[in-house]
Amino acid sequence: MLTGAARVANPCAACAVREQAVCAALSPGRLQRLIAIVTRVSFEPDQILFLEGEPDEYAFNISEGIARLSKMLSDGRRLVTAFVHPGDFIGLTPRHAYACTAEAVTALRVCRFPKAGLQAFFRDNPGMERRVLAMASAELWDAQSQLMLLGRKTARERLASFLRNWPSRPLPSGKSAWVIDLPMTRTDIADHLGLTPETVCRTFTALVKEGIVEMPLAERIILSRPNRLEKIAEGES
Amino acid sequence: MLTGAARVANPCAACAVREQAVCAALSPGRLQRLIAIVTRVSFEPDQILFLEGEPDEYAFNISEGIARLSKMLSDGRRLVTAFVHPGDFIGLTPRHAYACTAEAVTALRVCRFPKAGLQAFFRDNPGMERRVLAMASAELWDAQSQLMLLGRKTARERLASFLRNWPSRPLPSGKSAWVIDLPMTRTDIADHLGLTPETVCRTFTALVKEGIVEMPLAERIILSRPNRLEKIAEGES
DNA sequence: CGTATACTTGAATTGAGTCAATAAGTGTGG
DNA sequence: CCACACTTATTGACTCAATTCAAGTATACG
Repeated sequence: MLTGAARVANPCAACAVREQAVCAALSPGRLQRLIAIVTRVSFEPDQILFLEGEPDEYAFNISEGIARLSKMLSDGRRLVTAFVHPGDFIGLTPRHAYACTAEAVTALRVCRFPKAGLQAFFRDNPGMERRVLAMASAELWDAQSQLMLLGRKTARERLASFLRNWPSRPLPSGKSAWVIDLPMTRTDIADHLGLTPETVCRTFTALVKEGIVEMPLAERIILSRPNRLEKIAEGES
Repeated sequence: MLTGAARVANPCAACAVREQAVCAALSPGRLQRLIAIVTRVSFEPDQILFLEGEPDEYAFNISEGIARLSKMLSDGRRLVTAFVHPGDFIGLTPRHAYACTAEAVTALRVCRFPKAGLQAFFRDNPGMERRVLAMASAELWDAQSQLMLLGRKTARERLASFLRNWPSRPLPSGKSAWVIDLPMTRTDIADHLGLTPETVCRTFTALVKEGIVEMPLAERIILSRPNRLEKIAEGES
């Protein structure tokens, strides 16, 4: 089931997202109190963190890897509501159940918080609750952009928006070109953009033919003309 | 510009949403401190509360009436991200600007909070911040349902979902039938569901022909067969 | 290597959009 | 009260972007 679950003296010392995560606001003393309720857990690709509708026993902070959040209709239609990155905090809900399913896309390392303990911890650490509110606001902002994407953008604009928003690093040789790695399948991308995998493929091919992106491998995209891509993403061409 | 803006001794005494709103958590004494920074404002239909991209000077709590939140692309394509009801709290953002435009659909009465004062107030009243976080979580839940709607549902399923979610009251004479009033235009509904007004019309007509709803007036819908509507909304027929 | 899975491309189909016309309200001023 | 202008809602005919269905191709893995 779980690949690993462990408690160590100070698991946060080596944490790569210590500065961005919900726990960033905490003093060393309070961090120790948080560590007392947290469990570090690992997941392999496609393993499930939690299921839509299931009682919301835990919240999670992503340390390493990418996960996907998704919802399904009874006939199997799926929507990937978001891809989740290191530093993101998931599993918070206003009901007693999870709003969506969370699965590992890549190998994953997370901090797992029991909801009950977390509520109590919030009461004593308003700074952390403030940070969670800030992250929820940011999620809402992103969700609204995604609503515009799904409701009004064309396939071409959706893929351009997706590529623009995905984390990228500068291409070593190039001037203003960027590289991105896409660890998920075309079906995952399609389900995130409200399209079919076929349409995602065709749209990639079209962008490559126009010289806007390059695709040395299916899972690696080079943004050759980022400004052009940005215009497309915003529906300005 | 503004239809009215006033400060009175205890504007909250007669507030219809006192129990549901963000201020519900406050003791009488703390409520007085909040009243010191709040201004009650009225808007006429189609008046603007704030514009997408504008500096986020104020947050608002809706006391009476319905508002719409929307985003636009440069070529005029619009998406209504949400309709806002009494008790809802809007204008909270993680940036320095509003994520979307807010406009009155019906005549509106709101409480207006300067952001700066609100931040300070939160610091002294963690209970209220907790309540805002709970409301943000609820908004996120709704946004995720709307993502599924826009990404994967058919026109028929979208309209059924919309009618199911809109506040309704029981039909006096009927057994299990419900009445809803739709104060917004077909274009507003279409922009909320990622459709055109023509498709919204045609889909209404189809639901009427099938006896699932009745439409004595364009702005009044009777849900004659709510169970059937629910099934359609969830893609189960 | 053979099998499975993911990706890509082509051809035919279709649900919703576009364009166009008509109907039904709503408000105004003579 | 009626004629007119204006906005919103509805319906019809045609179009098209994206889906569906159907091969093929590439890649990974035991």
